[in-house]
Amino acid sequence: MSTKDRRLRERAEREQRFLDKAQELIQRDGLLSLQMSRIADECDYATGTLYQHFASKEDLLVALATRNSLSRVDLFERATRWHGPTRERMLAIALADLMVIRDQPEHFRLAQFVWTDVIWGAASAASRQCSLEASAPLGALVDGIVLDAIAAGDLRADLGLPPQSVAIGPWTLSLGLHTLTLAEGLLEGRALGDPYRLLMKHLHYLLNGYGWLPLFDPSDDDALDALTTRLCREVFDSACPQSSHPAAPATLSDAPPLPGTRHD
Amino acid sequence: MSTKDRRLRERAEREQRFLDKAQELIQRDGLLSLQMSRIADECDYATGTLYQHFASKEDLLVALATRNSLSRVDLFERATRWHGPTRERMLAIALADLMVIRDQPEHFRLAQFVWTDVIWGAASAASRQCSLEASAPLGALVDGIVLDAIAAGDLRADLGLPPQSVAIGPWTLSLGLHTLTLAEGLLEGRALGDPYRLLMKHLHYLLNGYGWLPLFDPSDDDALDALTTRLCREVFDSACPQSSHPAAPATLSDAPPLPGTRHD
DNA sequence: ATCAAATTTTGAATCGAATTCAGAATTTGC
DNA sequence: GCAAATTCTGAATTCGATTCAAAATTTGAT
Repeated sequence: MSTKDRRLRERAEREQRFLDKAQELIQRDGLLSLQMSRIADECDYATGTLYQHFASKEDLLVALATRNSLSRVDLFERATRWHGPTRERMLAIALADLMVIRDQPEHFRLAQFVWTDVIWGAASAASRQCSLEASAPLGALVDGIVLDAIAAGDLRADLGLPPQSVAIGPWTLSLGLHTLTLAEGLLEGRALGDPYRLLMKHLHYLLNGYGWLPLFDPSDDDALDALTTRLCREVFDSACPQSSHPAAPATLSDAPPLPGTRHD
Repeated sequence: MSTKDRRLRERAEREQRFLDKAQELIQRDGLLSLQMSRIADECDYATGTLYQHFASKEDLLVALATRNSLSRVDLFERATRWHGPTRERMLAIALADLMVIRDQPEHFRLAQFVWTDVIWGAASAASRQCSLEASAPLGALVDGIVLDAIAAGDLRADLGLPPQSVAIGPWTLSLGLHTLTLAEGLLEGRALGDPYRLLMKHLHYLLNGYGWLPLFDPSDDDALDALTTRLCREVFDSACPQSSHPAAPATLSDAPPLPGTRHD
């Protein structure tokens, strides 16, 4: 039955086009003003057709967030496969996250919105299930790093936490800080580099707390930045998410990296 | 002008009644189905009157979230004033947070929703400003603990972080874990006590990472639970947010506190 | 190729809910 | 006691998600 296959494939392709368009519209006009009918219109389909793919707007948003998180898998895999100390691999995961936020802040905003009880609870059980399953491999990669660390003797085996739960620490730290950074006006206006360095610092302190070897003292900003920059380069061939103003006005970009900026 | 004062007071009282009713409706029917007209109706006012207080639904939600966070001030103050080691005071802050989530999960859900770019961005600048100002004293309390810790020699002064930024670490850890716990189905179904213990564990590791004295090894579940329980009792005269099944079926409540429950 | 049944698409109509605004009611200042 | 100013009212407006009956297309058999 190649006909059936073709139909299925075309249907899947159309679904992707819908999601592409949704992404584009969010990028252009913001999540707030996303309209189901506009997505369909701009894809030259009727509104009803869109509803054959997604039972509700919430379901579409969940699906989009799921796809976004899948698009990160390759970054995470690079971090996992990187041949460096396990501790640096874990840091690289956090850096991957930071890079995504730098390049696609909309992705984070969407994820944040989708995880909200209001959206998550309004989405169909099927969507939720699908989203959870899709993110499982991603979690497995991170868990793998923890297991490697224990195997290599970089990390105590008796932290009192199963490996999955260790990984949750850095994850929640990132999630929480991104939430505060993007959603509140607290850190707003200041250079983006600053909350990012803040995150790396706290991450190092947390990893130190686990006793994850080799310990690192993040109180030295220069050393911290050097490590972060090196990891970005060696793991991702990418510019560091910090110091994101290469072409900013000289008065700012030449200034030292604001050591004691207040955060309300 | 006592007339003017009275009017102002009455207006403020009405605003509180609106917020009370909103809270009640959210509790009853969920955030998703909150209707502006119903809030007004049930307070025996016209819809338009409600809009004289809150320019939009988003503004009302922000105002409600702000009020909720203010209601936590006394808990935070208890933690701050408590005469114990600085490290335990910081833990008590996190416990206060946990107690609120245990008793009013809706408060957290609302805050989570409000901090979303979609809501926060749609609220008026005035509301946002007001919300930020209202939460400042709360932040100051926490910062005070950090300063005390440094003054007492419990915490290095040269962490490379201003005091406000130290406090952000535990905050983001809590925020992130609560988000995952409530919003995702990840940890769902399991006893509530478990993610809470997970949070306390990671918090201890983070504080250990800062070198916040006296260090504590959270790998021993019994010791951890004992400390947590003691703090709840001594600081808040309250039952610990963990082991939240005092009247659960004997088979469960008598069992030891699930040491290695999986999360995923 | 042709037809009827089955499936898919369509987009105008429905419905729900936030927001507005032209009067009605009340308060103020004199 | 009265006119201006203020506040309240709730029906009307508006926006946008969702539905669904009719139109179009595809399928499968002859």
